[in-house]
Amino acid sequence: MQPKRNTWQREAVRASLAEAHGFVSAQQLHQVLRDSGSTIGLATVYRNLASLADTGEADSLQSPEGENLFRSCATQGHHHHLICRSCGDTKELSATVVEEWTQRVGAEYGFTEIEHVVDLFGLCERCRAAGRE
Amino acid sequence: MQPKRNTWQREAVRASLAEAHGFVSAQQLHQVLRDSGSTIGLATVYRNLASLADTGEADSLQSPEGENLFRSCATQGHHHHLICRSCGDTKELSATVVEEWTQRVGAEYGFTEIEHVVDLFGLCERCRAAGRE
DNA sequence: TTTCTAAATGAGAACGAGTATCACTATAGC
DNA sequence: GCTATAGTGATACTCGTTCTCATTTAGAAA
Repeated sequence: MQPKRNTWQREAVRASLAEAHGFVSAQQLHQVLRDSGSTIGLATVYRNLASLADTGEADSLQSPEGENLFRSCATQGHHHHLICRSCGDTKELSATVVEEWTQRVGAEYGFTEIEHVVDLFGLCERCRAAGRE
Repeated sequence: MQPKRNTWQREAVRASLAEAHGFVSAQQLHQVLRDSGSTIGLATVYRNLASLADTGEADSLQSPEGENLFRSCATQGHHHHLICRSCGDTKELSATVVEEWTQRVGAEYGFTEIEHVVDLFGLCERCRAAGRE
């Protein structure tokens, strides 16, 4: 649900999320905020991230480890992600091919109300060059 | 890692997994086994599911709630799933289109070692007919 | 068959992400 | 400024999963 009041905490979460390069977890964001002197609480970070995701201001996805990750959302509408598993840097992808395939396969098996999870994890050029993994 | 010994516990997990119709959680499987009189431990169920997934005998995926789900694997090799969100019934899909797209997009952005998560959730014909959701 | 040893197990403790609770704080409308 | 209540924050809690470690046991060797 949309919040009815603006608080500095909500603004801090929004700002901190915008500064992050890729997807970050609530815990990471909380740590960054605390490290920079904020007294914001963990629960508040969770609450605000959830509501930002709810309004479409932020994207959220599950990491392979099952953690919820958030990102300040650049592109409007449905899209997918290509995420560097080392530095978290993210490209937003539109994927007509995938959408079409999704619908076709769903229909073929008589499934309706298809939702799809399509995310790519890889190693970006910079991280590969730096020998990270 | 592959286990070096065969135990009745491992066999029980394998059998119970094969009997389940769709994806099940470790906890569910443990409950089923205990209910049928087994004294198997929860940790053992987790261990064996993980190793079955490791050897390719079982498929695993994350539910939208972040739980790890497992399924006795019918098809060899890489494939995706179309899962009924009501009854858990699952179709295995091969998706050359998606694999190609994955590689192309990865290369385009200079990403390497691309892993992809592609799973479809929908409502199967039977469940739709039954008015479930 | 008996013996031996490390792999595997099981009970429960520990862990970590996320949620709920609830007294307190501070925003926004008056 | 005053007030009602949305929002906050410390912390307790839930729940899935992993770890620990004493005990059991598969399977090789004698």
